[in-house]
Amino acid sequence: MGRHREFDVEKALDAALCVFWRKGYEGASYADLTKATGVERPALYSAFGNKEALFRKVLVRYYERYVDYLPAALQLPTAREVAAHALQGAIDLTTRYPEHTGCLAIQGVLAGSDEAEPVRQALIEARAEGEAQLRERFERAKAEGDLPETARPDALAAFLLAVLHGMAVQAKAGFSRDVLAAVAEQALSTWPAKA
Amino acid sequence: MGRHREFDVEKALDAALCVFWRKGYEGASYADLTKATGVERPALYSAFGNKEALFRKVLVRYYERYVDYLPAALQLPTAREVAAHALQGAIDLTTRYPEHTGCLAIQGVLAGSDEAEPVRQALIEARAEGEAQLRERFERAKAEGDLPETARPDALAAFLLAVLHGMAVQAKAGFSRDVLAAVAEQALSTWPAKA
DNA sequence: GAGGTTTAATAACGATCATTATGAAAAGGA
DNA sequence: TCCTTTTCATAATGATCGTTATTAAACCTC
Repeated sequence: MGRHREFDVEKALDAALCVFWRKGYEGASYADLTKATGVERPALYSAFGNKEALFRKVLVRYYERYVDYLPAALQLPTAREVAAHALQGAIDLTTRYPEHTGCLAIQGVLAGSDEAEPVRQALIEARAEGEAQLRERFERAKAEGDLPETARPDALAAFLLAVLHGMAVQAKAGFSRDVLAAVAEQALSTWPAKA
Repeated sequence: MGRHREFDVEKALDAALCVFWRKGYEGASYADLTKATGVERPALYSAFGNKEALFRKVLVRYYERYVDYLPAALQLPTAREVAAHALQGAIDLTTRYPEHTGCLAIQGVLAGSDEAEPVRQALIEARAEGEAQLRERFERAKAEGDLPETARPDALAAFLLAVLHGMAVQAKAGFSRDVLAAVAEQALSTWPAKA
């Protein structure tokens, strides 16, 4: 019983995701959010909770729908292909939409006042999880003989993530897809070869 | 004639630099700035102009006093040494001060509301200038036979900058100096060798 | 159709934002 | 000592921030 919700929750989340992607967690105001979603403030609160809760919902959605290239990459047969696919996926993601370049998850790690601290921690944890998955995948590759005995899975994971993050920063700074592709190619050229 | 200024302009700039480094451009409020500098708001305005002008002064100071490893790196004899010194300098800079990790210049490139746009543009330009210097240095290295004919100076500069930016993000996320050193080592591992 | 329940929209809340008007205090030149 | 000039501190500006009362409208069940 009761009145039906008049707006589409999924579409509102999509619109909020775009706002956060473009302006970051703190840079996005409720004025922006209501304008983008077409939903008044109290409705957003009753549907999603406060700003932090809304951002966390958006973040889950972001990983599910936009960073899906990472779990896909992890299932490729060789470590090199994993890295190559992750790099290509990051290039596509960070340059596909001209109105919100870069990576939503990274815009919030940096900067921010004190009240953004819990959000920053959440982003750091999400990032750490991705790094752990890469490290485990590279350890498996080493065990399978796909990487040489001298390879350091932890260093490779950290390095790959550093390049991914760096490309996200560069995409936000307006770098073209071609330049990012050259960066990815250079990063892969350092990849340890099979024994 | 007239009353003398009671606070030290240089020390106030140093304190403001720390605040911006820790919180970013938008995350830093005048409450933070007056607390850190010990200078009341109107004195900050009369001495430095508004927030944007203050940040620009701080940014110049940052490059002069903290990113001095980059011009130093450019004068080393080989391209590989340039890259190695830049990477090591970035590691030191982004992890030296526990209270403000990462890179001041990068905290502001990402995220931010509309009114931070001019500051973001200034940071992007500063970053582009650093990239141009690296590219020219690598072109020289190629001409001097220090880099092979197949090397692409623009790609190398973009790649090096991507790693530097990625490490800055990781430092802000709490990465240790050791992990960053492993990232730098991996980045250098197959630097194009002299023909 | 009436009662109870959920959502919608308007408008306000206190807090904080960057910025500045105001007037007192301090200094040098006459 | 008076006058001019510059800096100082207090406090207020209008705007915007995230968050809610409050009231009106829409719906299901009985």
